[in-house]
Amino acid sequence: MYDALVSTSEKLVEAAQELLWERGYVGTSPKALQRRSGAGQGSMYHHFHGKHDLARTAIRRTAEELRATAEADLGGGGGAVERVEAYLLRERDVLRGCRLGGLAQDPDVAADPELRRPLEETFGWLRGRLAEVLEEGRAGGEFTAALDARDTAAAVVAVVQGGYVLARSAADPAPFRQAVEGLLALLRASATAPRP
Amino acid sequence: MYDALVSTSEKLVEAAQELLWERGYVGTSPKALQRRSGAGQGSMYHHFHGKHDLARTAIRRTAEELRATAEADLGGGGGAVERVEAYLLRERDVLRGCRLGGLAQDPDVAADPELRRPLEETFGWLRGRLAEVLEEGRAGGEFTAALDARDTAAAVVAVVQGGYVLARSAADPAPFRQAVEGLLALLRASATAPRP
DNA sequence: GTCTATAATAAGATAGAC
DNA sequence: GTCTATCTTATTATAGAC
Repeated sequence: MYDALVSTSEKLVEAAQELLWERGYVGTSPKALQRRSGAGQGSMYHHFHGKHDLARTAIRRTAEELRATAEADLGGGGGAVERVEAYLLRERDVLRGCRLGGLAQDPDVAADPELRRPLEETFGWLRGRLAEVLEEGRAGGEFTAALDARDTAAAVVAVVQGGYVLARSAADPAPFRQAVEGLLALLRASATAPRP
Repeated sequence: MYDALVSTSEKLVEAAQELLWERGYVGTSPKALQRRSGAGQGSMYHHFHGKHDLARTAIRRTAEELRATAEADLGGGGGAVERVEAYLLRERDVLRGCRLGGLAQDPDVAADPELRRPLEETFGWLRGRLAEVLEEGRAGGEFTAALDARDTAAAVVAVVQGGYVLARSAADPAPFRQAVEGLLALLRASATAPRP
């Protein structure tokens, strides 16, 4: 609603976010961006320098949103295991893949520091944030003292990103759920085993 | 060497394997395939129906190769932990990503059953093969009896695929290694903890 | 700010000579 | 089997009127 109140520039950015998610950077054309946003040829080049500039803006926006979503899970109450579970078990549109992680495979994104940096920063932050939570849990006796928070955090994020790859390969969300369950079981075992 | 003995058809398939790895399906043009292979315009369309047909052949070839490589690790000697370690710690060109898994993000591959099926079959086989190894280990007392071999197998493959995503996002192989180490630590803890 | 030309280059393939 | 020509449609913009 209030569509008329959404600026052309804003509609272009939102269209770019969608198309980058669906088709990546190399798979998204200026024409497709114009069609999806409803903006004309001239409008797009008035508001942005071109496809690259618009994509840059859209990727940064998506990165901010993803970070906020993750913080909602990780900053909640409960113990470390519960917060990591909240992150891992959050409802996801598994077959569409990660809005940000999917772009890591795009050759033009990987090769361009301006496009790649939001990915680097966001996943770097996410691994750090998960490591904080896990370290809190370790210090509080939730995990065995030997647990390496940073390595474990990387494994948690990797399972999610890899889960998307397996699910999209199979055209079925099941492998994503399996991978998450597999990791959670290991994590829970590592939490309870050393406490008799 | 003996380059003259490699047929044009073969050179086209190998060029397609490389370009699909580097640029995906949507990012690979017929012209690029011709340039990379050294084949002329007419030759490509003589040997294949077009880009789609050539890509289909190349993806199937890559899938076979990936399967053979994985079996070399998983079919070796040693216990379950050692064979899973062999798979996880195998030397990889981390920043280039997985030759097959990267294609899961390509919109045209995901949408086309002919192009997607080799991914589905290969990752399905890989998860099954890892589950066999893990189940062997569980039955042999290497792991806690509660370990779910299929879920754990999915987690193992997901960590590798997600590790590629994190490494490419960071333009640095370190997150891949961390994720693998994080998972291995959990797996080892699950193997030794219940054995006093 | 938006619109309609205009344009050089590439995509993806077909036709037919050699 | 390979080569050159040809074709249609997209890509990625720029120019300038409104």
